[in-house]
Amino acid sequence: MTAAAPAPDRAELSRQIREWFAEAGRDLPWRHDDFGAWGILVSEIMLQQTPVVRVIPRLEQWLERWPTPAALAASAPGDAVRAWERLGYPRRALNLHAAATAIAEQHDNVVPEDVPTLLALPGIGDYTARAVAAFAYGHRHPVVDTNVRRVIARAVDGVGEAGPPSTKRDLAAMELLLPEERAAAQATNAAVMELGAIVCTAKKPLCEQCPVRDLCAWRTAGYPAYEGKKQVVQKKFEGSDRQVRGLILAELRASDIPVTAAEIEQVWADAAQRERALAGLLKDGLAVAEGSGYVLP
DNA sequence: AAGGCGTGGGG
DNA sequence: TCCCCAAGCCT
Repeated sequence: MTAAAPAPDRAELSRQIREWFAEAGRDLPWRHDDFGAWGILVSEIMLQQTPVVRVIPRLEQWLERWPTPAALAASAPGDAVRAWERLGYPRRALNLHAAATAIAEQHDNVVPEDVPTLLALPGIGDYTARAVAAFAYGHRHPVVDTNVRRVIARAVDGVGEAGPPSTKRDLAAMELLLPEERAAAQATNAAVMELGAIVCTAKKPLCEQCPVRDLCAWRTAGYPAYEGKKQVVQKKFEGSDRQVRGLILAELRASDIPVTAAEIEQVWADAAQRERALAGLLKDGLAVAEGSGYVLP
Protein backbone atom coordinates (compact mmCIF):
# COMPACT_ATOMS: atom_id res chain seq x y z
CA MET A 1 0.00 0.00 0.00
CA THR A 2 1.17 3.48 -0.78
CA ALA A 3 0.14 6.48 1.24
CA ALA A 4 -2.51 8.41 -0.58
CA ALA A 5 -1.38 11.86 -1.63
CA PRO A 6 -4.02 14.55 -1.93
CA ALA A 7 -4.52 15.54 -5.55
CA PRO A 8 -3.85 19.23 -6.05
CA ASP A 9 -6.35 21.71 -7.45
CA ARG A 10 -6.13 20.86 -11.12
CA ALA A 11 -7.21 24.23 -12.45
CA GLU A 12 -4.56 25.97 -10.38
CA LEU A 13 -1.90 23.43 -11.31
CA SER A 14 -2.75 23.86 -14.98
CA ARG A 15 -2.72 27.65 -14.72
CA GLN A 16 0.65 27.76 -13.04
CA ILE A 17 2.26 25.42 -15.55
CA ARG A 18 0.90 27.59 -18.37
CA GLU A 19 2.25 30.70 -16.69
CA TRP A 20 5.68 29.14 -16.35
CA PHE A 21 5.62 27.97 -19.97
CA ALA A 22 4.81 31.44 -21.29
CA GLU A 23 7.98 32.68 -19.69
CA ALA A 24 10.35 29.71 -19.70
CA GLY A 25 9.26 27.58 -22.66
CA ARG A 26 11.87 26.99 -25.34
CA ASP A 27 11.67 28.83 -28.62
CA LEU A 28 11.40 25.79 -30.89
CA PRO A 29 10.83 26.09 -34.66
CA TRP A 30 7.52 24.24 -34.71
CA ARG A 31 6.08 26.55 -32.08
CA HIS A 32 6.15 29.55 -34.38
CA ASP A 33 2.72 30.61 -35.60
CA ASP A 34 3.62 30.37 -39.28
CA PHE A 35 5.25 26.95 -39.14
CA GLY A 36 2.36 25.19 -40.85
CA ALA A 37 0.60 21.87 -40.40
CA TRP A 38 2.95 19.97 -42.70
CA GLY A 39 5.99 21.17 -40.80
CA ILE A 40 4.36 20.25 -37.52
CA LEU A 41 3.47 16.80 -38.81
CA VAL A 42 7.03 16.19 -39.99
CA SER A 43 8.44 17.47 -36.70
CA GLU A 44 6.17 15.20 -34.66
CA ILE A 45 7.22 12.14 -36.63
CA MET A 46 10.89 13.02 -36.26
CA LEU A 47 10.44 13.63 -32.54
CA GLN A 48 9.10 10.14 -31.93
CA GLN A 49 11.90 8.76 -29.73
CA THR A 50 14.49 11.18 -31.09
CA PRO A 51 15.81 14.15 -29.06
CA VAL A 52 14.94 17.72 -30.04
CA VAL A 53 18.54 18.79 -30.68
CA ARG A 54 19.02 16.07 -33.23
CA VAL A 55 15.74 16.76 -34.97
CA ILE A 56 16.04 20.50 -35.58
CA PRO A 57 18.70 20.59 -38.33
CA ARG A 58 17.24 17.59 -40.13
CA LEU A 59 13.77 19.06 -40.02
CA GLU A 60 14.89 22.32 -41.58
CA GLN A 61 16.63 20.55 -44.45
CA TRP A 62 13.66 18.28 -44.94
CA LEU A 63 11.16 21.10 -45.25
CA GLU A 64 13.39 23.05 -47.57
CA ARG A 65 13.56 20.07 -49.89
CA TRP A 66 9.96 18.96 -49.45
CA PRO A 67 7.83 21.98 -48.50
CA THR A 68 4.54 20.15 -49.06
CA PRO A 69 3.22 16.58 -48.82
CA ALA A 70 2.93 16.45 -52.62
CA ALA A 71 6.58 17.38 -52.99
CA LEU A 72 7.61 14.47 -50.81
CA ALA A 73 5.17 12.14 -52.53
CA ALA A 74 6.80 12.99 -55.86
CA SER A 75 10.12 11.61 -54.66
CA ALA A 76 10.96 7.94 -54.29
CA PRO A 77 10.45 6.51 -50.80
CA GLY A 78 14.14 5.63 -50.76
CA ASP A 79 14.98 9.32 -51.05
CA ALA A 80 13.06 9.89 -47.84
CA VAL A 81 14.98 7.08 -46.15
CA ARG A 82 18.26 8.55 -47.38
CA ALA A 83 17.36 12.06 -46.22
CA TRP A 84 16.38 10.64 -42.84
CA GLU A 85 20.09 9.95 -42.39
CA ARG A 86 20.76 8.77 -38.87
CA LEU A 87 17.69 9.94 -36.99
CA GLY A 88 16.92 6.33 -36.15
CA TYR A 89 13.88 4.13 -36.70
CA PRO A 90 14.03 4.62 -40.49
CA ARG A 91 10.62 3.05 -40.98
CA ARG A 92 9.37 6.44 -39.84
CA ALA A 93 10.74 7.92 -43.06
CA LEU A 94 8.93 5.29 -45.07
CA ASN A 95 5.71 5.90 -43.16
CA LEU A 96 6.04 9.64 -43.57
CA HIS A 97 6.43 9.21 -47.32
CA ALA A 98 3.36 7.00 -47.40
CA ALA A 99 1.42 9.49 -45.28
CA ALA A 100 2.46 12.32 -47.60
CA THR A 101 1.28 10.30 -50.58
CA ALA A 102 -2.10 9.69 -48.95
CA ILE A 103 -2.42 13.36 -48.05
CA ALA A 104 -1.53 14.46 -51.58
CA GLU A 105 -3.83 11.98 -53.26
CA GLN A 106 -6.76 11.76 -50.90
CA HIS A 107 -6.77 15.00 -48.93
CA ASP A 108 -6.01 17.60 -51.58
CA ASN A 109 -2.47 18.03 -50.26
CA VAL A 110 -3.80 19.38 -46.95
CA VAL A 111 -2.80 17.74 -43.66
CA PRO A 112 -6.04 16.45 -42.10
CA GLU A 113 -7.18 18.15 -38.93
CA ASP A 114 -9.45 15.61 -37.30
CA VAL A 115 -8.04 12.90 -35.08
CA PRO A 116 -9.65 9.83 -36.74
CA THR A 117 -8.42 10.85 -40.19
CA LEU A 118 -4.94 11.49 -38.85
CA LEU A 119 -4.95 8.15 -37.03
CA ALA A 120 -5.64 6.39 -40.30
CA LEU A 121 -2.34 7.62 -41.75
CA PRO A 122 0.70 5.33 -41.48
CA GLY A 123 3.04 6.10 -38.60
CA ILE A 124 0.52 8.32 -36.83
CA GLY A 125 -0.73 7.01 -33.52
CA ASP A 126 -2.58 8.35 -30.49
CA TYR A 127 0.05 10.89 -29.57
CA THR A 128 0.90 12.25 -33.00
CA ALA A 129 -2.69 12.49 -34.20
CA ARG A 130 -3.69 14.65 -31.25
CA ALA A 131 -0.47 16.66 -31.35
CA VAL A 132 -1.17 17.64 -34.97
CA ALA A 133 -4.84 18.38 -34.32
CA ALA A 134 -3.97 20.48 -31.28
CA PHE A 135 -0.74 22.21 -32.28
CA ALA A 136 -1.31 22.68 -36.00
CA TYR A 137 -5.01 23.44 -35.90
CA GLY A 138 -5.76 24.54 -32.36
CA HIS A 139 -8.33 21.85 -31.70
CA ARG A 140 -9.06 21.10 -28.10
CA HIS A 141 -7.72 17.60 -27.46
CA PRO A 142 -5.61 16.19 -24.65
CA VAL A 143 -2.13 15.45 -25.96
CA VAL A 144 -0.35 12.76 -24.00
CA ASP A 145 3.25 11.74 -24.43
CA THR A 146 5.77 10.26 -22.04
CA ASN A 147 6.48 13.70 -20.50
CA VAL A 148 2.82 14.39 -19.83
CA ARG A 149 2.35 10.96 -18.29
CA ARG A 150 5.26 11.55 -15.94
CA VAL A 151 4.11 15.03 -14.88
CA ILE A 152 0.61 13.76 -14.13
CA ALA A 153 1.95 10.75 -12.27
CA ARG A 154 3.98 12.98 -10.00
CA ALA A 155 2.12 16.26 -9.65
CA VAL A 156 -1.40 14.83 -9.61
CA ASP A 157 -1.11 11.21 -8.52
CA GLY A 158 1.82 11.61 -6.18
CA VAL A 159 3.90 8.74 -7.53
CA GLY A 160 7.41 8.86 -8.93
CA GLU A 161 6.78 7.30 -12.31
CA ALA A 162 3.89 6.76 -14.66
CA GLY A 163 2.56 3.23 -14.74
CA PRO A 164 2.04 1.28 -17.94
CA PRO A 165 0.41 3.44 -20.65
CA SER A 166 -3.34 3.30 -21.04
CA THR A 167 -4.64 5.56 -23.78
CA LYS A 168 -8.09 5.88 -22.33
CA ARG A 169 -6.95 6.58 -18.79
CA ASP A 170 -4.10 8.85 -19.81
CA LEU A 171 -6.28 10.97 -22.07
CA ALA A 172 -8.90 11.29 -19.37
CA ALA A 173 -6.29 12.41 -16.85
CA MET A 174 -4.94 15.09 -19.18
CA GLU A 175 -8.43 16.19 -20.11
CA LEU A 176 -8.94 17.15 -16.46
CA LEU A 177 -6.10 19.65 -16.77
CA LEU A 178 -7.42 21.35 -19.90
CA PRO A 179 -9.28 24.63 -19.65
CA GLU A 180 -12.33 25.08 -21.87
CA GLU A 181 -10.94 27.76 -24.08
CA ARG A 182 -9.12 26.38 -27.11
CA ALA A 183 -6.01 28.52 -27.12
CA ALA A 184 -5.51 27.96 -23.39
CA ALA A 185 -6.03 24.22 -23.85
CA GLN A 186 -3.45 24.18 -26.63
CA ALA A 187 -1.00 26.07 -24.44
CA THR A 188 -1.60 23.65 -21.60
CA ASN A 189 -0.74 20.66 -23.76
CA ALA A 190 2.53 22.27 -24.81
CA ALA A 191 3.25 23.51 -21.31
CA VAL A 192 2.81 20.21 -19.48
CA MET A 193 4.90 18.46 -22.11
CA GLU A 194 7.59 21.10 -21.76
CA LEU A 195 7.63 20.84 -17.97
CA GLY A 196 8.23 17.12 -18.27
CA ALA A 197 10.94 17.66 -20.86
CA ILE A 198 13.07 20.21 -19.03
CA VAL A 199 12.11 20.23 -15.33
CA CYS A 200 10.14 17.15 -14.33
CA THR A 201 12.58 14.88 -16.11
CA ALA A 202 12.79 11.11 -15.83
CA LYS A 203 16.17 10.96 -14.18
CA LYS A 204 17.14 13.97 -12.12
CA PRO A 205 14.03 16.13 -11.85
CA LEU A 206 14.78 19.76 -10.97
CA CYS A 207 12.23 19.89 -8.19
CA GLU A 208 13.80 22.92 -6.52
CA GLN A 209 13.19 25.04 -9.61
CA CYS A 210 9.81 23.55 -10.42
CA PRO A 211 7.07 26.15 -10.90
CA VAL A 212 4.51 23.86 -9.23
CA ARG A 213 6.59 22.45 -6.40
CA ASP A 214 4.09 23.79 -3.87
CA LEU A 215 1.22 21.93 -5.50
CA CYS A 216 3.00 18.73 -6.45
CA ALA A 217 1.44 15.66 -4.84
CA TRP A 218 4.66 13.70 -5.13
CA ARG A 219 6.52 16.38 -3.21
CA THR A 220 3.72 16.65 -0.66
CA ALA A 221 3.97 12.91 -0.08
CA GLY A 222 7.72 13.16 0.49
CA TYR A 223 8.88 11.79 -2.88
CA PRO A 224 7.99 8.14 -2.25
CA ALA A 225 9.95 5.69 -4.36
CA TYR A 226 8.12 4.14 -7.28
CA GLU A 227 6.60 0.82 -6.36
CA GLY A 228 4.63 -0.01 -9.47
CA LYS A 229 5.45 -2.32 -12.30
CA LYS A 230 8.91 -1.83 -13.72
CA GLN A 231 9.28 -0.87 -17.35
CA VAL A 232 10.96 -3.47 -19.50
CA VAL A 233 14.57 -2.64 -20.09
CA GLN A 234 15.56 -2.45 -23.69
CA LYS A 235 17.91 -5.15 -24.87
CA LYS A 236 21.52 -4.27 -25.42
CA PHE A 237 22.13 -2.59 -28.75
CA GLU A 238 25.69 -3.78 -29.29
CA GLY A 239 25.52 -7.05 -31.17
CA SER A 240 21.77 -6.88 -31.64
CA ASP A 241 19.76 -7.48 -34.79
CA ARG A 242 18.90 -3.80 -34.66
CA GLN A 243 22.54 -2.90 -34.96
CA VAL A 244 22.94 -5.20 -37.95
CA ARG A 245 19.87 -3.74 -39.64
CA GLY A 246 21.30 -0.30 -39.11
CA LEU A 247 24.64 -1.26 -40.60
CA ILE A 248 23.08 -2.86 -43.67
CA LEU A 249 20.77 0.09 -44.21
CA ALA A 250 23.70 2.48 -43.93
CA GLU A 251 25.28 0.64 -46.86
CA LEU A 252 22.13 0.99 -48.93
CA ARG A 253 21.85 4.69 -48.08
CA ALA A 254 25.42 5.31 -49.12
CA SER A 255 25.12 3.66 -52.52
CA ASP A 256 23.43 4.68 -55.75
CA ILE A 257 23.78 1.22 -57.24
CA PRO A 258 22.66 -2.15 -55.88
CA VAL A 259 24.65 -3.34 -52.89
CA THR A 260 25.72 -6.93 -53.47
CA ALA A 261 25.38 -9.79 -51.05
CA ALA A 262 29.16 -9.96 -50.96
CA GLU A 263 29.32 -6.34 -49.84
CA ILE A 264 26.70 -6.94 -47.19
CA GLU A 265 28.76 -9.83 -45.87
CA GLN A 266 31.45 -7.33 -45.03
CA VAL A 267 29.30 -5.43 -42.54
CA TRP A 268 28.62 -8.34 -40.20
CA ALA A 269 30.35 -11.66 -39.75
CA ASP A 270 27.56 -13.80 -38.35
CA ALA A 271 25.68 -15.13 -41.37
CA ALA A 272 22.50 -16.17 -39.59
CA GLN A 273 22.12 -12.80 -37.94
CA ARG A 274 22.95 -11.00 -41.18
CA GLU A 275 20.31 -12.95 -43.07
CA ARG A 276 17.77 -12.29 -40.37
CA ALA A 277 18.44 -8.56 -40.48
CA LEU A 278 18.28 -8.39 -44.27
CA ALA A 279 15.07 -10.40 -44.34
CA GLY A 280 13.62 -7.99 -41.84
CA LEU A 281 14.56 -4.99 -43.93
CA LEU A 282 13.01 -6.60 -47.02
CA LYS A 283 9.86 -7.45 -45.10
CA ASP A 284 9.58 -3.88 -43.83
CA GLY A 285 10.07 -2.45 -47.31
CA LEU A 286 13.24 -0.61 -46.33
CA ALA A 287 15.21 -2.67 -48.84
CA VAL A 288 14.26 -4.27 -52.14
CA ALA A 289 16.10 -6.82 -54.27
CA GLU A 290 17.35 -5.45 -57.58
CA GLY A 291 19.48 -7.31 -60.04
CA SER A 292 22.34 -8.90 -58.16
CA GLY A 293 21.87 -6.87 -54.99
CA TYR A 294 19.71 -4.67 -52.85
CA VAL A 295 18.65 -1.03 -52.99
CA LEU A 296 16.45 1.39 -51.11
CA PRO A 297 12.81 1.36 -52.26
C1' DA B 1 0.03 -6.92 -25.27
C1' DA B 2 4.76 -7.47 -24.83
C1' DG B 3 8.47 -6.90 -27.66
C1' DG B 4 10.82 -5.19 -31.85
C1' DC B 5 12.46 -1.25 -33.97
C1' DG B 6 18.10 3.09 -34.45
C1' DT B 7 20.98 6.19 -32.78
C1' DG B 8 23.78 9.07 -29.97
C1' DG B 9 24.59 11.72 -25.72
C1' DG B 10 25.00 12.05 -20.72
C1' DG B 11 25.67 10.37 -15.96
C1' DT C 1 32.25 1.22 -19.06
C1' DC C 2 27.77 0.54 -19.36
C1' DC C 3 23.18 1.76 -18.72
C1' DC C 4 19.46 4.83 -19.38
C1' DC C 5 16.78 7.24 -22.16
C1' DA C 6 14.75 10.67 -25.99
C1' DA C 7 7.50 14.48 -28.23
C1' DG C 8 5.91 6.31 -30.24
C1' DC C 9 4.13 3.08 -33.51
C1' DC C 10 2.95 -1.37 -34.98
C1' DT C 11 1.92 -6.23 -34.65
